[in-house]
Parts: sequence; C-alpha cells; structure tokens
Amino acid sequence: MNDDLNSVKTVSPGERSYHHGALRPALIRAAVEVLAERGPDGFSLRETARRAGVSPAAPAHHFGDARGLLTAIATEAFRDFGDALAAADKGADRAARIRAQGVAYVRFALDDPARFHLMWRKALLDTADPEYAETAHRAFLLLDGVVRGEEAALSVSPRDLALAPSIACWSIVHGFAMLALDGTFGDEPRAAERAADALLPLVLDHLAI
Amino acid sequence: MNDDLNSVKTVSPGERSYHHGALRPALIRAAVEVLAERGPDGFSLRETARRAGVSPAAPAHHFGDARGLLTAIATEAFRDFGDALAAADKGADRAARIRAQGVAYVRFALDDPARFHLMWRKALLDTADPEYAETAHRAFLLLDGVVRGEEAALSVSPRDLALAPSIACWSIVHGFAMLALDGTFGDEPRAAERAADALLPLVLDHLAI
DNA sequence: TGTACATCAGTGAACGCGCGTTCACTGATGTAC
DNA sequence: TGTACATCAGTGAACGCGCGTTCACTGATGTAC
Repeated sequence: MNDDLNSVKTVSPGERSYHHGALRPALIRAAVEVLAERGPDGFSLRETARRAGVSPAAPAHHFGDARGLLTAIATEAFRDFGDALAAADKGADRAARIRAQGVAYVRFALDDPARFHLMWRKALLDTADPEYAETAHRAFLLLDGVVRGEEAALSVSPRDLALAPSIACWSIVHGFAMLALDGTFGDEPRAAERAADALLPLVLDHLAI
Repeated sequence: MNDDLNSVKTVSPGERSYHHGALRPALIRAAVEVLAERGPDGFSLRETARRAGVSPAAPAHHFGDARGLLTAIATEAFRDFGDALAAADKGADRAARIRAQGVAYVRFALDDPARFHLMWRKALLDTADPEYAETAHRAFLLLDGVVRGEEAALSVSPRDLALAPSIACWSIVHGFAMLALDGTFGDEPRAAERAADALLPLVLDHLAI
C-alpha cells in the first residue's frame, strides 16, 4: 500500500544506505504483519526489527520501547477507526445513521482484526499517552454523538444511565465483532456483518432513544 | 473456598508428604491466581508450580503441558458459567428470563474476570478438547434456548439469520461485559451490570422475537 | 563553495531473564499372592 | 499379616530458546560560518 521505504532517497534497488530513510513507517508495517500472524500475545520487537531488515536496537530510536511501538500502532488504528465511523455517518434519519455506523464498526473489525484486537488490549499499551487517549476517546464520541442526536430526547432514566443508549449500541456492535472474530459464527464471519446490518435497525427503531 | 490441599491424608499442618495428595485442584487454584494477577498474557506454568509449592515438572503429570492446564481451567469456567446461566433462567415470561440470564452473563464476567477472559482466548486453549468444546457449546445452547423459546415464533427472516436473535442478545451482553472489563465505563464497573439490567428489557421487549 | 562539527539513525555484540519441557531419578502408594 | 513389586506422583538439574534492552560504536546527514 504505502511504498515509501526507499522512496525518500531513491536508493538503487536491493541495497540500502546505512540510514533507512523511513524506518518508522516500515517498523509499523512490519509490526502489524507480526500482529496479524501471531496475535498481540505473540508479538515480538525483535521479530519486527528482523522483518524490517534492521538491528533489534533500531526501533528504540523511534518508539522508545516495545510498548511505545504498540501504542503508536493502536493510536493509528483508532484514528483510522474513527475515520471509518465518521465516513459511515450518513443516512436520512438517525436510525439509518446509527445502523450505518454500526455496520462500519463490525466491518472495520473484520477487515483489520490484527489492529482491532490490539486496540482493546490495554495491558499492552501506554494508555496514559495523550495521543492514544485522544484518538480512542474520539471514537466513542462519534458513536455517542450519533446515538444521542442533537435533540437527545432520552426517554431512559438519566443518572448513570445517561450514557446507556450509547453503551447499548456500542455493546451490540462490539459484541458482534468480538464473537465473529472468535470464530463463534463458524466459517462465515461475514454472516455477523449481515446480521448486524439486519438487526441493528430492529433494535434501534424500537429502542426508546 | 475449596480446602482439600491436605485434606485427603490430613498430613500434620505445615509439612507435606512427598506426594501432594490433591495437586490437580491446587494447581488450578494457583493458575487462576496467576491469571487474575497477570492476565492470560502473563501466565506462566513455572510461576503456577511455584505457588503450588511444587517443582516445575510436576504439572506435566496432571495436564500434559501448559495448554492442557489452561484448557482444563477454561472448561471448568465454562461449566460454572453454564451453571450460572441455568440458575438464572427463571421468570414469568420469556423476556424476564432472557433479562435475568443476560444479567447473570455480565455478572459472571465481572465477578470472575480472570477466568472469563481466558474463556475467550482460544489461541491459548486446545479447542479440539472434547470436554472443552462440549461445555462451551452448552453455554450457547442455554442462551439460544431461552431466546428461541419453545414456540420459536421468529418474525425475523430465517436463513442465516435463524440464529440472529440469539446472536443479538449474546452480543449485547458480551459487549457489555467486555467493555466493562476493559474499564471503558470508568471506576464503577457495576454500572454496566445495572445498565444491562435496565436496558435488556427495553431491547428485548421491543425486538420482534 | 568548502570545511568543521553536532546531531541523527543506525550497528551488532552482549547482558540477564524467565520460560516450557526433558530427563533420569526416587519416594510413596496400592495391589497380588 | 507380610512381602514383592508395579505404578503413580513427585524432584531438581539441565537443555535450549527468544526475548527486551543496554552499550559503545560508527556512518550519514545537515547546519553554521
């Protein structure tokens, strides 16, 4: 997709100068590859460096430590995730918009399971990182905004349930995505996407929100 | 809770014979402790053996390898989980039963996060193990059974959505549980349980199932 | 335009670590006669 | 009731492994004059 490994200096193909030129994105790409193959548990900084064709000490210059690299990836993922939700936010009425966003949520998870899984593995991330926190928060705000709408004529009790409609919608699509990725729905994970598409309007139209 | 470490032979307290007497349950208990403290990622067979006061080679006699031990724990957890769902399955009408079961689902997750997390970490388990597969399947059948009811007057389109109502309910409670355990709802994870309790009837009463 | 030098982005060897599993063994238990 | 012996459930030392990080270093780049 993004081919800027050697594009900065346009080194003669095959070789590479002492300096990589664009190691940061190359490391991220390699790390995502490792995550896709081995999952967040099997992730290894050394293996990532190996795939980027670089010494195991090189990543430290760009990310500090392994956690820093994973946090950068999760941050990027949350940004793309938010963009996907924002792009999907269209439709005649609010129900249609919620539905479209919910489908986008599930679709993102199925299209990019490696990064989607990482996004929720907070134990592996530096959640205090302000950039991470901001992009993660943005995703929730996008969901919450659509569900609430401008009028926000909530008929559910306020209090600690103020966020409840958002939570309900979020839970549904999150649960769909997680169960689908777990292989719960068998060979055809897209069934979950179609199911979400078919069911969200049922749930939402009749939810008193 | 379960105090049968030395209860088999009633060895004089403090010491222990060469043979443990009840190492299997003791290892499971120690492993759950490790899982609770470090999560599934940080699990270690050696640490588990250490806590059980036994050599690192001892677990092999009971579980084969580390995966075997985790699979045994997940199987036990799914059994307890199923029992909890079955125990909660009561109420006047189906909506009440679904609601009660959904709350039980979330409650189990919040009460026993270590084992609940492990249950869904299929990469760490031997999913081919027949006992594991059976107990995991049972849990779904319990949910599905309540949602379908005996009459099963589904108004949603059949086909690959035949299971959809179950999937929707499952997704909601699963999503609630996962997000709550992720700390998404802040300091008060019980808020998720209350939210599930308040929202499930809204969702279910109005879902055409 | 050329030169000196600071800074940046790499190297690769080495560190110490904890891990899962293996191995030959041994102490305790249970069973057959 | 006693004895021989197979089986079971442990030991603990050792294996090889891959890991993240550190370290002193060096090659390339960019900047000041």
